[in-house]
Amino acid sequence: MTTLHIVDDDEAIRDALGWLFQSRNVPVAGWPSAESFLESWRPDTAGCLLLDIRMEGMSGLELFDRLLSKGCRMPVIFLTGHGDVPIAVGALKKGARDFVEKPFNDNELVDRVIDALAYDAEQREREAGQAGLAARLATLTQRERQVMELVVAGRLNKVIADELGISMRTVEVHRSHVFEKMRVKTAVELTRLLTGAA
Amino acid sequence: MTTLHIVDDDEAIRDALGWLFQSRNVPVAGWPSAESFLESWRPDTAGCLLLDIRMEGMSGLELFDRLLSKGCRMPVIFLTGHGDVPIAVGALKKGARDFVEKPFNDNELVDRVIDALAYDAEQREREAGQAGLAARLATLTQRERQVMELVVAGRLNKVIADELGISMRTVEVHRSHVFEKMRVKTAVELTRLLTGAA
DNA sequence: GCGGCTATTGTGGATATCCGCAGAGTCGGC
DNA sequence: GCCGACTCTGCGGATATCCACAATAGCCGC
Repeated sequence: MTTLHIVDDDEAIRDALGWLFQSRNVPVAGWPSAESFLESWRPDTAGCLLLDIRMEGMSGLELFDRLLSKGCRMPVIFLTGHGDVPIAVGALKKGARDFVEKPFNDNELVDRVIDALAYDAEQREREAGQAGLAARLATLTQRERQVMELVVAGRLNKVIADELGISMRTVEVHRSHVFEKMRVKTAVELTRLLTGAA
Repeated sequence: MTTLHIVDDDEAIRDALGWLFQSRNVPVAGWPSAESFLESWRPDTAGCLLLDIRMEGMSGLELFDRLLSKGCRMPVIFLTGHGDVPIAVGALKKGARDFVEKPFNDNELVDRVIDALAYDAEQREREAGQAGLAARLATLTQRERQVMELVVAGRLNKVIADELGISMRTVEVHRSHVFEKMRVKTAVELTRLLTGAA
């Protein structure tokens, strides 16, 4: 199980939440400010975020925005005692996972956090697969990439040769290099790889 | 442009919204109750829904639930003067497109409705494509379907023949029937069709 | 029973794909 | 200048795919 990151400037609340989650075997990290979390955040930081809205300095919402613009995809659950509807709606539409008002129900919150952690883990697994794919794609040359795109578009070799203004033999060579580098044996497998099929 | 369906038991509000949207060239249909809309709703009802939460009889939220369970995918924008955060969060997490509190900004609401209508139109176009695909799939025989699945899985004809315990020639026949019925010329195109690629 | 649909298989030939062998030109780095 | 890459091309042969022609057989409905 990955970590729940609790960002709240109220130490008492951090402690209370820390106790709650640790008692349910959810690993917790506490952060006293949006700034402190933002600074320590790395693209490979895993888990989920429990974020207070109203804090000294940077607000939870602003932290969320900054994380999004840095490409953070971690699920975020907002926690607030001062939530109003437009804020909640805005946060959810931006992709927040949940928006919970204090006082909250302990069990419910724990369930939502656990769901979010599971979601994050799944997400990261998917991305790991995509990363391997991206690495293999990166080894292709320009020409190989062009040929690959046309192959995946369903064109026959002779058509590809025409469109690129080169001989069929050359297309065949690039094609076989693509297959080798992408570790597939047929055009169909390649198509499935790139279109993200099962 | 398809229709905006306004469901509100307050005739004055329906009229006011009707004027607002008609002045922006958005076709409007008004419904005095959740029940009346629910009764007239059909799976091919297009457009988007502007839904008051608090109404006599069935509430907007309940109408939303019932529509969802009937398979309705129309975008829904909730409109309420009594919204609280948990209700808004719940509605959005169930798939509502937006949740707007009264009093609202006219221009903003119109923009959101127009976005929602465009989204619905796009969605329906996609589904129309899928329906055509489903119709073509339905014309396949058992055997053809089996062969198709193996082809799309990237198997060669000889392997398919082995797995199904039939001759290569028979596989070729089924394969060509599949291509004909699905209106594609190559295995790659077929794969793209079935995996829903661009 | 006859006609239509489905499934099966074969022969033979036209295309397409896969691949090793061979060679050649460009470009950038050591 | 040499070496390594990327690109390009041809030849020939092994496989694979596509397809027309032809035929057998079971099942279902009229």
